[in-house]
Amino acid sequence: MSEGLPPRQRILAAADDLFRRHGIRGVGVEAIAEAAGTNKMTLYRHFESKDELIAEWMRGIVSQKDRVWDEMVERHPNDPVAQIVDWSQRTAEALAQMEERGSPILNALAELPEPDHPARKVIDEHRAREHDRLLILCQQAEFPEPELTADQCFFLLEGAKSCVQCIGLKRVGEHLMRLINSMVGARGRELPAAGGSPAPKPARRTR
Amino acid sequence: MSEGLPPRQRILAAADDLFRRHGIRGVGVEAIAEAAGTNKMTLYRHFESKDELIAEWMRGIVSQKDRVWDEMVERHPNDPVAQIVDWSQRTAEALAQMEERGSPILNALAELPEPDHPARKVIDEHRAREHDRLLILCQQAEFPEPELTADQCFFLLEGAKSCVQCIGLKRVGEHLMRLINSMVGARGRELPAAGGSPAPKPARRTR
DNA sequence: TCACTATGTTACCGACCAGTAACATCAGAG
DNA sequence: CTCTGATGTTACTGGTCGGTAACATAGTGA
Repeated sequence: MSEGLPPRQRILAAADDLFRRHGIRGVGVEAIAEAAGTNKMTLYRHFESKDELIAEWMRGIVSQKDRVWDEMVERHPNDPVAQIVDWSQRTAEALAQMEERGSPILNALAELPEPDHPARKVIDEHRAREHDRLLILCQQAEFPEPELTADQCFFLLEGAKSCVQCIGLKRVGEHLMRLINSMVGARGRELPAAGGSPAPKPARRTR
Repeated sequence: MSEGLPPRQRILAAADDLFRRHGIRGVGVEAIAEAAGTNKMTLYRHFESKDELIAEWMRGIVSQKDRVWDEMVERHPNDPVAQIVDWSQRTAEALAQMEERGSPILNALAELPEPDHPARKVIDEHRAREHDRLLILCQQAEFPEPELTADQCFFLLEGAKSCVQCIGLKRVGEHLMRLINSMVGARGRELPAAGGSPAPKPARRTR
């Protein structure tokens, strides 16, 4: 799998696999080192503590998601609605990775109650960034209530992530995309009647 | 707080408090017993293991939620839409309890990777039951695509639960209710255009 | 008073785990 | 070849934690 790589990356790959499957607290550093084809000492030569390893793992996951987002932006320039839809599509596809154990980000959040854990900062910033980008897109799309629509997308996405364990993957992905599409008005550019402002404008393509 | 109660209930109350605040793995049985004003031995005389204590704690939470649901049904007989709305309202209010640490159910799910953990069965059954009841209500309300609408409600609710940590409680609760209302058509009895079946019927009051 | 039951107290075991020390090995650069 | 830096190996520490044994205490009902 990751044979030729330097030990640091093998360790991160092994940690990714084990943390996803057994949770953070459920995996010891020894097991990670062994799965990486190395040992505890080299692990500690590359990461100053298990907590730092966790944080670095999270940074990898988060930066990968950010990269996806950037791709979406450059794939649909000046079309915020298409960006939202496409990004949601990617997120829906990513659900497949987490059918058994749920989102590693949400799980990490649950497994790390200490608010000053180094990985917590990574997660919190990432979620804030993601929500901000969504809000900006909703504003660019000139939805009548961008905060509301952004929250709605966010709730749906996060809800799908935490339901993929208990409902089947296929149905979650399908329903999620239909809901996102209808909400964001990809088909007809209408907002679902929300709150009481049923005045959908055609989305103007900004930026 | 729970002074006069028998030790078993004091233990459960202490576990509830500590598990919510510090997570399951983050709290030892000794700490629970001490917080309950007793000791480890009596704890083990009432619960055969920590895992069983966790499961019993979950049973308590789940049965409380089931009770809320039953209340809703008898409060709005023959009006499935009102039941959905009212139940969502209760759920939104329950968000306040979990602003800092999120939903104890979702957290437990993340902290218990072993699929055969006794608490897992409790959680899985509860979520399935909740989704089923929602689906039945959507069918009774004669929404054109009851599965879709039920999933939408479910995603929104679960999403709100997992976002209450990163977005403010007040906004989450408000937006959640506005979305549920608009979706379920409490005001006007229309479904948001979903999927492609824009044929909302007035909900017939069943049962 | 006696006996029974629930609870408190202390001490302990065994397992696991994060992290470190000391030393051996091996590869490449000069 | 030799020096050097990165890696492997082994063994260890200190701490935590789930779970148990053995004994002491207190209340209760007959």
